[in-house]
Amino acid sequence: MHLSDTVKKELAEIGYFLSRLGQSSPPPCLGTAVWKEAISKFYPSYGLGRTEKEFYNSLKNTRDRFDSHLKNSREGWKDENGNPGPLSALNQSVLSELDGMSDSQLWERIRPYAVTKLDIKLARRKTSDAVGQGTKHFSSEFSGSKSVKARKSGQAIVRHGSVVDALYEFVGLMHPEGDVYNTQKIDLALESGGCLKALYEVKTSTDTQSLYTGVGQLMMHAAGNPDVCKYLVLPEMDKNPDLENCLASLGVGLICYQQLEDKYTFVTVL
DNA sequence: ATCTCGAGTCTCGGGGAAAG
DNA sequence: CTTTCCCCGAGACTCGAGAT
Repeated sequence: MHLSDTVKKELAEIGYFLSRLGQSSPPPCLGTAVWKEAISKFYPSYGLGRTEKEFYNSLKNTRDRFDSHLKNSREGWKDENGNPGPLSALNQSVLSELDGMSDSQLWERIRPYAVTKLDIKLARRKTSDAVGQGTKHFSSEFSGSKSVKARKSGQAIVRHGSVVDALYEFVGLMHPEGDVYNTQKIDLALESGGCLKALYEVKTSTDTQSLYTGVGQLMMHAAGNPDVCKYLVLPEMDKNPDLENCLASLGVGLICYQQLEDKYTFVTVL
């Protein structure tokens, strides 16, 4: 499991955030009183092939390493003299960088990393419903070996959480009769009358790797249920007829988003 | 009585430095 | 160059408390 430096740093920042704003219960801004669920809000963006459990253990550990350096209800790691345990260079730099921030500044920074709309209980229920309807691989892991390619682009996934949350609102408005939800593995799903209608996969980059994996995820998650619409959600880009034709012949729709300040607008292209 | 959650500790493997 | 050593991080494990 090799993570890129940016991803490592963002995960360290999340750990710091959880340690600092999470007292006896998780940071209130995440909208849950349970740690498991709080941590899972970061899973859609940062899971990167790990299982939920692996991700949970790892992120919780990251949080715990900061505990002895911050004031909260947990003890944290201490050395034999009871002093705060040493931090890795990365964690130390995150600590000094974020320590000066106010709580709200800190949340502003972390906000785009999280899919706050993800409700883990609902997600589990919906997942088993979808599997019951024949979408057999709705929640599958597909992870044979545990190697995750490091990303070269610095801002590959930073905004993923924000985009997914905004898309949630958008799809909800477009389909007021429908029921919109996230799952751990699928960025967004729409159902209507108890039937799964559409899947949405959000990518924050338009490089070929993102396109391949996005289409692959849509195909595999929808397998066994041909009536489900599939949408790839990409940042705004130049008109690309080749890509559009290709997606059209695969039966994959395309939605582009544009960011204005902290708002996102979505345009259905295909 | 059982399940769930959280705190804290332990282990293993990778990577790089140091020694041969 | 090759082998050994050591550090560190990812993640699993244990235990206890509280909820159901």
